[in-house]
Amino acid sequence: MNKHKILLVDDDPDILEFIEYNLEKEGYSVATASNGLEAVKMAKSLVPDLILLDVMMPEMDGVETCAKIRESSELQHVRIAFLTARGEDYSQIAGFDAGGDDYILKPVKPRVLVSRIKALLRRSGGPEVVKEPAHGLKIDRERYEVSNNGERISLPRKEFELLALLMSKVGKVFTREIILSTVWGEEVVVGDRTIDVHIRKLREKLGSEYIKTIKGVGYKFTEG
Amino acid sequence: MNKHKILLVDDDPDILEFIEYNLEKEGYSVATASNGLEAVKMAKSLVPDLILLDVMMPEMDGVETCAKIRESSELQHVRIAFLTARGEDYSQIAGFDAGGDDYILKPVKPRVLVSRIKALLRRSGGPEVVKEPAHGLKIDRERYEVSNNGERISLPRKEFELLALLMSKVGKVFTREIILSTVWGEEVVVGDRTIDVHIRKLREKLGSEYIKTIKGVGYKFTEG
DNA sequence: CATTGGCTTAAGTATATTTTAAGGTTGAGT
DNA sequence: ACTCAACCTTAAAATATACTTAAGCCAATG
Repeated sequence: MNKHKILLVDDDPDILEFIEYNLEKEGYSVATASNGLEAVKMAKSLVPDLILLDVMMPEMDGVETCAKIRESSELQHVRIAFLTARGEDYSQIAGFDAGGDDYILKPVKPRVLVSRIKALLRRSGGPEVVKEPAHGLKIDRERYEVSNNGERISLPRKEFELLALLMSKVGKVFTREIILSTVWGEEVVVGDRTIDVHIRKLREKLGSEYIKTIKGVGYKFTEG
Repeated sequence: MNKHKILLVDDDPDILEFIEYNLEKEGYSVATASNGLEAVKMAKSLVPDLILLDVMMPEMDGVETCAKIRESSELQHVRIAFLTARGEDYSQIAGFDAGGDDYILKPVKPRVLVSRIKALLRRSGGPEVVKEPAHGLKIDRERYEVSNNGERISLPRKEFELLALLMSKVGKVFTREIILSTVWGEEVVVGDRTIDVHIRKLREKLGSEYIKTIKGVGYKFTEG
């Protein structure tokens, strides 16, 4: 298998070393940069498969760097993932359409990081995953919004995550168990009725035709 | 009873041993692999009835392994269940079209594991080779639907499981006993007429030409 | 520190599915 | 053709599952 090249950008040398070590252990070819300018230069010369970009950096932050990188035509389709610390201000990247592909929260567990990276690289390698919006419904993960034929509906977090999951594979039935562990997480224990209530709110806001109940099994997002 | 073959894949030898012990105690024939590559190789040579796949593995993770396994035509219909650790990132597998059939959370209690596995194997209709039937009828477990020449028919759970069983081997006669124990489970006791009623509903929905009664023996799905 | 919005739970209601029951029908073996 | 078990059909009962609503809690917000 061809070695994937990853460019890692962070101003903290400890993090740089920690992540680099873990990625190289997995067989990736890793280059590092400690600031935005350096990152842009290296990106141009290396043309990596994936760039991991810290958001908080002095001088030129991650968002800015990302924008600069995207200016180069040969870097148009490189995957970029932001590293953001928990609790950091999301607003700048959330609303910004910088062409970033993913967000990874720090502190990062090696295994989680690696699996996310694999997913990202898989996406870029394989055939373009076209997320054709079902019906008039379009989902905007960055804004936590859904637009229904132009009309924007802003959803609270849980409702949004639930909808996003169902829409992640239109037609597929998601069991309550799967829904709970993806939207709520393993450690959280909530009653089954909680899901119902959220489904109901979604139907209330989007119209009841989208989400179908498969009794005894789960829910699915219906196709036309 | 034919021994079911289970292939167990995890990079942690302790987990491997723990689960293997519990499954063998239940009378399953267990093979183990500690990484994705090995898993794919063993899957091809063994053609197990069920594969339990850890999601988080170095080099080739569970999702990737699953995709590789599904590439083999003879492994198209093998059941695959993902093992995912508490707190791990679910999102990638949930919506991913890897053909995984179920998700089992670690740490896993032996009882829960065994009962889940029983359910999975029951669904697959035993160790027989599952063939995709011709006709216009196609069964889609992911959607819990049957499509009849493009027309989609959504079935309730018991009806679906019953049809899936009959279609799992076209032409083969399934006795009432077998039907009861696979669709309803060993411990559940229901009257004989229950089967008739479900068969009738299926015929009502699909057309009466598909399911044939073999008096004194059972039912079969006909080969046109 | 009061208010709001979001999340969860509980309880009652509604509905779909599953099972049973009962009488009708069929067909293989005589 | 007769018989009897096996099966079919139908409707209604029983059960399982989901929906709805309201209320309480908590965290974020002003």
